Amino acid sequence: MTATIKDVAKKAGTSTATVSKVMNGSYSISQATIDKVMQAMEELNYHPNLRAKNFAKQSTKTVIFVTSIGKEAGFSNPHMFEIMCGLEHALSEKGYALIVKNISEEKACEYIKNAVETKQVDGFVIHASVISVKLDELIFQMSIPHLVIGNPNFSSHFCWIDIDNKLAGELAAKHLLEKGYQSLAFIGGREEDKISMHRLQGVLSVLNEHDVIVPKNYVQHGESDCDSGYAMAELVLNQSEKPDAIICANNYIAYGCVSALHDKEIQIPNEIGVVTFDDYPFSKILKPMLTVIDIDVFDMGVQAGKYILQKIRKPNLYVQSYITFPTLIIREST
Amino acid sequence: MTATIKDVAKKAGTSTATVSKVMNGSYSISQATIDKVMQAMEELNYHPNLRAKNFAKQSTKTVIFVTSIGKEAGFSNPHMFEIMCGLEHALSEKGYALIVKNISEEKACEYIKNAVETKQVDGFVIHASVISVKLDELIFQMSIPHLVIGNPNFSSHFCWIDIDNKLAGELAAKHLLEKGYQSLAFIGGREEDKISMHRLQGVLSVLNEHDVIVPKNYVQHGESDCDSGYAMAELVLNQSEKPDAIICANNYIAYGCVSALHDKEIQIPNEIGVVTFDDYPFSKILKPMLTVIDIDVFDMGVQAGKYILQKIRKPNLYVQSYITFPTLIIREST
DNA sequence: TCTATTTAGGTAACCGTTTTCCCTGTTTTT
DNA sequence: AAAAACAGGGAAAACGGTTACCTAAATAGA
Repeated sequence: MTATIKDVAKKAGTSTATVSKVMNGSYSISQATIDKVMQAMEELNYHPNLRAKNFAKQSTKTVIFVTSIGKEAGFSNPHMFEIMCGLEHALSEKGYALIVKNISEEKACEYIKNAVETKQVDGFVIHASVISVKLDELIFQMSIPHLVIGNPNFSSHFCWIDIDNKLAGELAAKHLLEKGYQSLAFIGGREEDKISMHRLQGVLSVLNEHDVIVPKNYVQHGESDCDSGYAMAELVLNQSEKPDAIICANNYIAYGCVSALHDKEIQIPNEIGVVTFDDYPFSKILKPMLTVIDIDVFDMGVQAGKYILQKIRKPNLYVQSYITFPTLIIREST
Repeated sequence: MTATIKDVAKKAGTSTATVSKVMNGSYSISQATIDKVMQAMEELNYHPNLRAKNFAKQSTKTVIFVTSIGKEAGFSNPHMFEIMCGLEHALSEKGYALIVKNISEEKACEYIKNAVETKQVDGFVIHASVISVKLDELIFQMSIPHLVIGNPNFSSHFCWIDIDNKLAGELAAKHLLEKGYQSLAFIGGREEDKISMHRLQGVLSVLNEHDVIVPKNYVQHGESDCDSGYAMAELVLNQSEKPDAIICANNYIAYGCVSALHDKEIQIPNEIGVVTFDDYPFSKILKPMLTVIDIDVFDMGVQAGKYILQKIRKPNLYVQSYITFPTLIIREST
């Protein structure tokens, strides 16, 4: 069997209390005793049982990441894994472990409640895809240390952080104006799609600031997929006055848009510039390679990790904010 | 404070042993006592402390998934998250939790050693991206319950499961032959790339079986990216005798290949058919949509989870096998 | 009816740490 | 020189369960 603290104490000729004190520092122990204990630990190849330690200290040193395997255009969200890695990175720095739980929105409440009641965890990082009003109430009532990744689309008590999509929209618009484009169109997802709408808001606020007027038909809403992107691009291009740049709310829409321009033999970026959001693989592959507003999602995970650790220490901390900032990656399409 | 087993025992007028027995079933307890205990638990809103339980039982009910955030064509591996979700699914069915650890190959050894020594875990699922000869020795010496996802490319003691890429290659070739294509070309990654080479092996074995002769120039190796796919396609197409179908070792190569065919105004699938592997987003988006040999990676995670649980129960179990099977998704390119 | 077996439930040790007290002896202060 | 402060370290309770062992009563078998 592996050595325990008792074995070490016996070998060193001390009590277990002393051994514990040596390990945890900040007690007054003579150098001689420290040496004896250290040597005993060495000889026995002793490693303290972390489970026992956490149990004794009544802490778990664990955070749970609750998420659902979001399918986006039939493909699992490529951001999820990177967010998680960022989270893990921040937590492990402070000796915390990250447990992952993939679960549906309906079952999330029960799971979280149980995990808290059975003392499995110090706090939760919850992806917006699994939140609900019911969960909000639960977390509020039990005052569970938590952080939601993503902006809830209902009023809630949640603490959350999110990508600043409005800022992303602003960046896109500013970039185009700086490049000399003068009349911008926006083709987006549904009007209920918060991400798409925030990006649009950002675009419009910049245009407004620069006194650029946006004709109604230059803003289109549809599905967040390729075909819809194609269709919306056609709508925009069939006007008597064509725009000279198009902002696409996401990569899939952008792909459709580029196809449409291609079919109409319109040159990118000379006749029309194209910008989109998120640096998914095919933004680099497409001809022309797309100029993109990217998000460092790993960093978002890191931020989330730092926050939840703070929250665990000071439970009355409160945050709701756009904390992760988009950056511009200029490629060939502008 | 939350209620403990002692509180329940006191309230029910029994001993803690009895309460424990009621909770864990399979002991002889009278119905009357069971009712008393259950009621006490109810009234106190008692939930057993899982940490204490695991500690007492000397088990952790935890598996760690060790991985490194693999970048593939500069983009994090889209499979990783789904594998992990599959894993989590299988583990949670048996009451196990999944801890994720993102770490570099160099640091993986130390991490795993420490996690074992400090009794944090019952077993490991390790992604092939973090294994090394050193790790092999460590795991062998300490006989740590483990399972590697992916085939190690050196001889080792590891237990592993992997996708059957040879079978995938066979499926691709068979499909093309069935569709009436007669001379197949293969454009792949580097010759050191095991995945690409396995797929090629599968292709060749089927062609051999059907007595189809493959000219040397019909098999090309290059990088696993778009540009290389374009270049290799050109090489294959500039022969005097053109093939009538091309198998691309992955999605990126396929994209380059399709571009090349497009530029040469060769019709897909009429003049030339195209097949590739893995159902990444743009296989559905590309015109024409690509016929693809897909892998259910979620299921691979599930298999891995089931296996590691078995291995934890019976430590002398041993497995090295191709356990996850590819399936054909027919789209427009064949 | 008497013994053997089963059933029901309690006692207390145990899992491996931490931590609170407390004691002893030495040093410092007055 | 007496009192106070302090450094060093041990004893034992605590964390919240499980479980081996034991006893008494109930039941079964003869």
